[in-house]
Amino acid sequence: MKLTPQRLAIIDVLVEKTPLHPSASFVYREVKKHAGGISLSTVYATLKELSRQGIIKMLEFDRMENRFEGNLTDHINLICKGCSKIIDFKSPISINSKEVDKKARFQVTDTRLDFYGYCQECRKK
Amino acid sequence: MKLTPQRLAIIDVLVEKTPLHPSASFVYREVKKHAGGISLSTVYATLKELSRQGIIKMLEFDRMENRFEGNLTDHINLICKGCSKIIDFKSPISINSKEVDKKARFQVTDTRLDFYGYCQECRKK
DNA sequence: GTAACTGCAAATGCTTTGCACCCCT
DNA sequence: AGGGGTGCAAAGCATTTGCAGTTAC
Repeated sequence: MKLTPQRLAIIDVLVEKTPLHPSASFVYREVKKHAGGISLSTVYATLKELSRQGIIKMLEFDRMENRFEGNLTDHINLICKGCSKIIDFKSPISINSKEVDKKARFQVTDTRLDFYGYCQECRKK
Repeated sequence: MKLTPQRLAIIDVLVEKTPLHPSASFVYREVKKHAGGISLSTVYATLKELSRQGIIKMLEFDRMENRFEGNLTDHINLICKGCSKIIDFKSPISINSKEVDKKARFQVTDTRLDFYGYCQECRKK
């Protein structure tokens, strides 16, 4: 993987903004603001490549832009329906892939635990 | 909710094909095949209305068409990356919303447990 | 030097929307 | 006659792709 200025700038944003679970367009805006010279397709290409390499994880949504996270440990995503904030919640859930395989004959490669609802700020409204 | 011929045809398909977790376009094709006279927008409108009423649940995806399910009990969706089949798996996971609220100050309204992987047929390949 | 990367514009694909028409009561 | 329903075509929107030019190694 070539370390071009664009990629370094993207990685910078990811490192700094990880808790926000940034979207592609957020990364794009941030890079433009601080480093300039980048296109949205480059951001997409880079984020895709980083996901492919397992360095970040892509959280795909339908009604919401995809988001990227650096926390690769098992956890639940708490997704606020008010402000789209995503909070990582340490999962009390232990995933037993073997049991799924045995009972449903299904080989699990990847899990996604999403809880939708309202964060503290948004529930006040 | 008016029970027009189109809606009845859509509901027929849903009832009959529930285990397949049909998509909007699948419903559309099926209705056209058996009953004729319907448009895709009507299918979308009806599925949306049924979801709104809590009769079915809309499973939204990013890289895959949205799918609709009639099983409204807690379960895990086993989603095959090979053939996009969705299997309901009775969840050994009990969701403790109170704990999430207490620890993360987040009010859970809706949960989604998706395990990605390969079904028996697809893993052979 | 060259394979990989960038960036523009156009395409993609599912879903939604605008809007005229229609039907049922 | 009026309010929901239907259906066509057009718009929306995040993401991808084609491709020509550029660059890091």
